[in-house]
Amino acid sequence: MQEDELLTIGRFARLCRLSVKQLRHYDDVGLLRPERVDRATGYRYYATGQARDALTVALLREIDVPLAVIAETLAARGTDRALVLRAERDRLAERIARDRERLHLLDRLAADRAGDHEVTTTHEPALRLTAVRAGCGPADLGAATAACVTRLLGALAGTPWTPPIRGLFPLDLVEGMRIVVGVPTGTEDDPPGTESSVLPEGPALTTVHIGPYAQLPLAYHALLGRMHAEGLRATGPAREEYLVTPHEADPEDLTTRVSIPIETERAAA
Amino acid sequence: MQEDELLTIGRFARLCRLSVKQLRHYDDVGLLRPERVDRATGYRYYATGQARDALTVALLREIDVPLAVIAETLAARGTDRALVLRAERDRLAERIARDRERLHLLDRLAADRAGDHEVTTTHEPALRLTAVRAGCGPADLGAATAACVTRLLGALAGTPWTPPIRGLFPLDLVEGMRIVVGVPTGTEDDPPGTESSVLPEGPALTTVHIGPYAQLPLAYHALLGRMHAEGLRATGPAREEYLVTPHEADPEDLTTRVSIPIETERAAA
DNA sequence: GCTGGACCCTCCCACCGAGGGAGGGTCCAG
DNA sequence: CTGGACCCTCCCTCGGTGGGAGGGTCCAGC
Repeated sequence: MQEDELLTIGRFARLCRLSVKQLRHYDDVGLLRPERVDRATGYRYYATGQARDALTVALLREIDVPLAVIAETLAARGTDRALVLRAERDRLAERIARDRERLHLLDRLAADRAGDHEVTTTHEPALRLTAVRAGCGPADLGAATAACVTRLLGALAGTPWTPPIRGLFPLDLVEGMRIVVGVPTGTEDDPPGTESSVLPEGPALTTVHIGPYAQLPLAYHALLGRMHAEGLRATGPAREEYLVTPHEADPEDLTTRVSIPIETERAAA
Repeated sequence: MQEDELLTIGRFARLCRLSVKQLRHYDDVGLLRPERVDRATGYRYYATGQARDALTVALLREIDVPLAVIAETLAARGTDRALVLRAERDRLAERIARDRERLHLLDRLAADRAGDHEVTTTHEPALRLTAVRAGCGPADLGAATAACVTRLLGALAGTPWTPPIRGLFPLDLVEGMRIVVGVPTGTEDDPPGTESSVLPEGPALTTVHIGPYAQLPLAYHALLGRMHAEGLRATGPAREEYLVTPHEADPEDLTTRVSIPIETERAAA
């Protein structure tokens, strides 16, 4: 850089497609410090050579890359830079995937299909499951369930079992909750890696959900809404029965029976 | 609701899959007020009948619907509710579309294609355009440009003109900036609805961008980076020439020549 | 040299939705 | 009557930006 003229913040901002406010903020957080700051007046002066970095910041901000990641990007020259950007790319891809699920769910809500999720009162039989357990949070519920299913089927290799696969889920979705996935087997001897789980018989509120697992909250919404409307209380974790599974059908046609065991039937006259 | 038991905030939170903090917040903002608040102690008590709304809030928050929209949803019973949700759906769809463009751009950045956007110094000839103008902000630049093109082609019906279509864009992207879209025509008589725009001849920094228009910022990044690195100054708005347009090719193959007129060539030895 | 206006400074507040924590009061079963 | 679970309010934090108040600085034109 031969001369490297010094520019005031306003001029520099216009050059780099950033606002004065932004530049001051980036100075504060150490992302892009002015070449020189006048001690007496506090005026910031930027070198024209800083425009390259500033333009990069502007470009990345335009696509909503967080400042922390931009800082990494500026710090990492060469191949590392591509790595940082690739990581950010992956985060964005993941967000898009989540958003598409949300969109799908919203579609279904907006479609005004009030007839969806008809809730009925049923009597669930007692059941002894050969099962695996896992802990998870509300966010990784789907992943944890899928992992359980894989683990269960692996442990059951060779042992006969009766479809459908069933899952038990606490009604309180909190960090560190415990889920159970199991199937009825004829035997009392649980294969290594599994344990038994006994479901008591009793009345339950039940509905059938057709669609992707990401839309299961709709079924719970219907069940819990009904439960509270009738002043009923749950007596245990919710049960899901995977009647049509991803191995057999498209996400749109997955069929899941969901029931919540309740205290007792009251005449709802 | 016959009895409608009153629940403390903690119990109600567990029933509805919301946190106590959230419920207090929703009370503060008026989204979901407790049935009764004890004057002496400030304790909030919720009726079981409120669980329906609370569950709806929880469901919508899970898919990131803003509280304001949730409030509308709760207020709008019946068909209106579907309308509100549909509007939210559309917003989300739009966001996904934007994110996909971002992802695309990030892909290109992460692909480490440093050879992209080779910048050369050229000498641009003087040009007289028959043009239309518009004002816009940084966000609606693309839409405004497309609208200008449509308007221009409509006004030019019957008048012969020379491809490519050209656009003029201020380097300072601010709210209320003015853009120009035009083409060279043989005549001095501008058709109704158009005006003339004269481009002076002179040196310029030029690059060719191949890809969607949403990725044009990459070209500007290269051009402006080079401009500042060499201590050059722009003397006017940037010019874009749409060599391969959306009518002719896929987004990936769109070809645009971008140049920024500069003050004078300096020996960069 | 003086003046006006464009420019710059710092500091505080707002947005959005939630979480964390301090410091203190309340409820109820043992 | 005591302990522990529960509840309260108030304030701070996150990210990134914008707005505005209140005040200093720079420079061109006279």
